Amino acid sequence: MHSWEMSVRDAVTLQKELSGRVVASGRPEAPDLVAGVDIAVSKQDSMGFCGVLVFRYSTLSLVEERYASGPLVFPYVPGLLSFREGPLFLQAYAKLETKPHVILFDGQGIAHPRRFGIASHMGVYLGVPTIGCAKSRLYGEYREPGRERGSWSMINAPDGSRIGAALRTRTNVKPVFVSPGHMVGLEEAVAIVMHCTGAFRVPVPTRMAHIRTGEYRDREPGRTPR
DNA sequence: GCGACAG
DNA sequence: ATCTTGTCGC
Repeated sequence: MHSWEMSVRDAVTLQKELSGRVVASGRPEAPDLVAGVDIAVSKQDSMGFCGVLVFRYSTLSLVEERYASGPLVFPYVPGLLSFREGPLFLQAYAKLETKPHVILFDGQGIAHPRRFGIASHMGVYLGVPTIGCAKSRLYGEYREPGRERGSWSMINAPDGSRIGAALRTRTNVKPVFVSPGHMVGLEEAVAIVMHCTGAFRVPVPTRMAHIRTGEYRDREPGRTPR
């Protein structure tokens, strides 16, 4: 689709071009499989480790898990996360034998200054339904949602458009920030994240990916050969 | 110029 | 994201 090695300036330009391909509506076909993604960083150098875990949607039981590691070349710049973590995710994703029907990302979807967060970028790149579920806000205005699990409030862009939701996944716990990545509507995204959330604030796929990827990093010193 | 700023 | 122990609250 496109290269990943470019300047910060070109990355911004690319986002503006590709954001036009995002489809922020719909619902995943037969959501039998849902995947969670996360990336861990080496304590010393800038080596990154990515884990993609696939779960049965109905029971949230683990079906498959794949990993990839390599140097993180692009710097962390708010708004350009996909250029830093995207390449590693795509490597791990390619190893999957079971492709998920929807993918949950630790980051934003269209709740982004150019409506092209990592969930949207990966969704468009792969042509797969994706959802952004971040632990903090990057862009947009919102009011604090009700305190009970399930209550949520809209995240609006400066122009008034609805780009996401501040969702309370656990009573009296800080909300998570959900937004459509690609081929999934906002309401549908909220419903899916709620379905995937149990005893913790972060949905099971993402939470498990975070834990397992951290273990993978502490166990795998080298990088993945290619 | 100043503040905001996913992971 | 990562560096880190105990601790307050449901």
